Amino acid sequence: MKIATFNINGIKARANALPAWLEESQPDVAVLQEIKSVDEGFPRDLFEDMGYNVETHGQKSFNGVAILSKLPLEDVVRGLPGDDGDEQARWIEATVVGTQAVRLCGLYLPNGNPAPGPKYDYKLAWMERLRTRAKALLENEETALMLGDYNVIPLPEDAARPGAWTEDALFLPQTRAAFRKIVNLGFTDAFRARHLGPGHYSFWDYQANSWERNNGIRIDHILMTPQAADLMTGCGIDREVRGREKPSDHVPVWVDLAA
DNA sequence: ATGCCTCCCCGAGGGAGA
Repeated sequence: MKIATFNINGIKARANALPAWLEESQPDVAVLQEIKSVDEGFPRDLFEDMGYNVETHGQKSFNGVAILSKLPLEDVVRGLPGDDGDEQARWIEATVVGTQAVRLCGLYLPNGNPAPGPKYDYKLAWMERLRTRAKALLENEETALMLGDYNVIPLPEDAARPGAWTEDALFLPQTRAAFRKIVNLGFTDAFRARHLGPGHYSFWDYQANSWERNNGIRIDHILMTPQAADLMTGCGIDREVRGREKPSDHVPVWVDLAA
């Protein structure tokens, strides 16, 4: 089962690029972030015609997440628990059943800039809620993935120019510590289990010719519970997508599971 | 780089992103 995460930066703006990538990459599941659309505005027919089931958790103008799946999506939950007053659409989870059940948690973690400030406080609080959900997945021994745009650069090697990010909410020590605190509960970073060393990125800014200069960062991650990690047969980043017509600023990251 | 593009809102130009 091939499962991908892709921050598409607006479903309307990606009406060509997203179907083209799905057609060639053929993921069984694609978890999307920043659909920037309400549920009613999401072009679900486009993906249903390609054989995908569609579940969205949208919001006007900002944020918004979705899951496309060739297998039925069961037990869909929208919103990350822990703050009933949180109006931002950043979390959706569902179960897909192949040869076995896999719980998929699609997430769009807050950016947090500028830091310090209320946006950074929200990011850290959101990460603490994520840690609570992550603990439950481990305690239940679920075959589960938490995947999406984490807005976290885990290590200096995950940025082409780490020195440019030292004051940024994506790379502050407190951000990286909060991310480690989740990973160290017992998750495996799928990409790092397969590929070591610098030079692997999932985001290149639209500005200052970042793509042409390969000035990227790796902020889109797939975290696996031990039961999911046992099933991994491959993981990759579709970096060439960034060089195409009207691209998102992120590219897809995917994992293959024997499930 | 207190922001070089691009997205969204709409029907101008500002907020947000990372």
